[in-house]
Parts: sequence; C-alpha cells; structure tokens
Amino acid sequence: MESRQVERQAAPDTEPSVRQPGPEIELLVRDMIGRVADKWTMLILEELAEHGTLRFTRLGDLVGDISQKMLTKTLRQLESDGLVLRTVHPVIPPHVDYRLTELGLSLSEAFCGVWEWAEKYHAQVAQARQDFQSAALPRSSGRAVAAQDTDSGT
Amino acid sequence: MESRQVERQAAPDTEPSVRQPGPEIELLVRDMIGRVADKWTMLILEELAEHGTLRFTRLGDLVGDISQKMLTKTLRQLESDGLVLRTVHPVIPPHVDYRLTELGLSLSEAFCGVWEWAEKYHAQVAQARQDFQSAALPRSSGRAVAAQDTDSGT
DNA sequence: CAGTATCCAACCTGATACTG
DNA sequence: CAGTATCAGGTTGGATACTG
Repeated sequence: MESRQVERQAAPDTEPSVRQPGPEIELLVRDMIGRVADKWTMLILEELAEHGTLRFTRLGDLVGDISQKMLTKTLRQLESDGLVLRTVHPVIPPHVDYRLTELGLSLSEAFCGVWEWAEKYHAQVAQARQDFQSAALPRSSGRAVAAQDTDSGT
Repeated sequence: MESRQVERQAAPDTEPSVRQPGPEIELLVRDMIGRVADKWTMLILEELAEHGTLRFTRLGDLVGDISQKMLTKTLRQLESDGLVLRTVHPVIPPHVDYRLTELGLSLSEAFCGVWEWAEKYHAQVAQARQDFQSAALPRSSGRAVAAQDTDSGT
C-alpha cells in the first residue's frame, strides 16, 4: 500500500527562522505512520513485548488469526525496520526466535496509549456503532444536520 | 550456550489474579485495534485534532495523498464509531463539516505517543532499513544467527 | 519447525467520470 | 462542494505443496 509520490516542492529560500522541523520531516514521519499503523504490526509487537522471546509458530498462535504468510511478511518488515531481532539457531528442526529490539520496545510502549484507549472505550464505540446503525435505517433523520443556514458560505 | 527457556504454555486456566480482564474482552479490544490501527485513521484524526472543524475537501488536502474514496470511507467509519461528528449544512453548494467527538479526541491523544515515537526515531528506522538492505545483498551473513547449539531443543 | 512458492478468491486502493 | 459509481491493479489470506 505504499504508492507514495514524494513531491519535492522547491523550498523557498525565504526560509523563515529556525521554526519547527521542515516539511520534509513531516513526510518522513508520515511514512513511519504508514508503516507502523498496522493491525498486524501492533498485535505482533504487543505479543513480543509481553512474552519476550517467541518462536515463529508460537507467535502465530498468540496473535491468533494471522496467516503464516502475513506473519512472515510482517515480521520481515519489522526486522528490516530494526524493530524486531530474528535469531536463527542452526539446528534440526529449525529454531527461530523473535524478540523486540530496543527500538521495537520503545514503539510497543508508544502503542500502550492506544491499547489502553481500546480497553477503556471499546464499549462506547460499540454503542456508537449501534446508534449509528439505528439512525441510518429510519426514513427521516439521517445524521447531524445543521439548521438551515442562509449563509451559503462559499 | 543458551538458556533453555521453560515455556509455560501449559499454564492451566487457573488464571492467576495478575491482571487483565477476561479473554472475551481481549477479543473486543483486538477488534478495536483492527479498526483504529490504520494509516488513514491516524492521519485524519490528527488533522481534525489539530485544526478542529474541517470540511471534506480541506481535510483531504491536509491529509495530502488520500483518495476521495478512502477519505469518504474512513470518515464514514469514524463517524459510525462515534469518533467523528459529521454536520451537513443544507445549502448550495453543499457544506459538510467534520470534527472530533470527545471520544475521537481521546483517541487522537492516545495516538500522540505513536506520533512522538515516529518523530523521535524515524531516522533510526531509516538507518536500520538501509543496514538490512546492505546485509541482505552480500554472500554470507544473513541476519542474526546463533552459535551452533548442540541442544536440538525439540 | 520454519519457512518459501504458487494458485486463486476476496478485498482494498486509487484514479477517473459523473451527479445533486 | 461533496460525494457516488465504476473500473483496473495491487494486496490479503487460505489452502496446498515443497524444502532444509
């Protein structure tokens, strides 16, 4: 899902003072979000953060409904991004361990807020969803509609 | 030498009173993660959190490279989940406002940690990716390989 | 055990065209 | 302006087979 066109808009030499990080940084940060804001990434990171070192199959079992394909793919990406360390023990049968790197651990900690949010508010979201469904069925009353406004704005 | 890890996967259901809610909740929370751990969700929430109320097109411009389709779709989902409030002003031409609800605001705050992480470590990730690429090309030396281990483990 | 490779169906995404 | 409809392409995921 990475088809990002990086427009290199000419940086005006009217570069103001030292102000905030440039817009280029913005793009990099955005890119990071695109990489880590992923369901499997979060779930895998969480399991590794909680259990420490895990083997491929065990990790897959813990995550639950992930396919071997996605597990492999996501782990490879996490490894290439320096978030997960993959260790191969040259034995038969194969034995491969996965564990978080310092960087990966720091990300899993950053995700904590989101996990806590999910735990705290999942009921409210479920309720909102029901309300939305209910409101969508009846004829009148769609969603929020502002009172007639004489100001056409545009 | 490698410490033989004693996996306690055989742990009986005698759930120790450590913490964690029931396993059913786990599934619900997981579901929530699946819904919010999304690139567009994060980006849209961020823009709304930063700018307050925004109109469709303006929001799309701020997010940048999102397609109209995904913008619509993601907004609908956010609306149905009670994170975003959509207000239609019945004028011509149409005028639709989007803004965060309290719930949406709380989620955007939960995401802060991830944004901060991205800002702080994006360079390290980029470096890791380069290193990984470099290490993948050469003949020998794949990634981390543990020393020969006489204990076949399984 | 820990993958890789392949086929195929289903879905997600983006770009384009059209409408009220 | 704020969408919806449609089509083309890539990604996801399951199932299966094969490897070291």
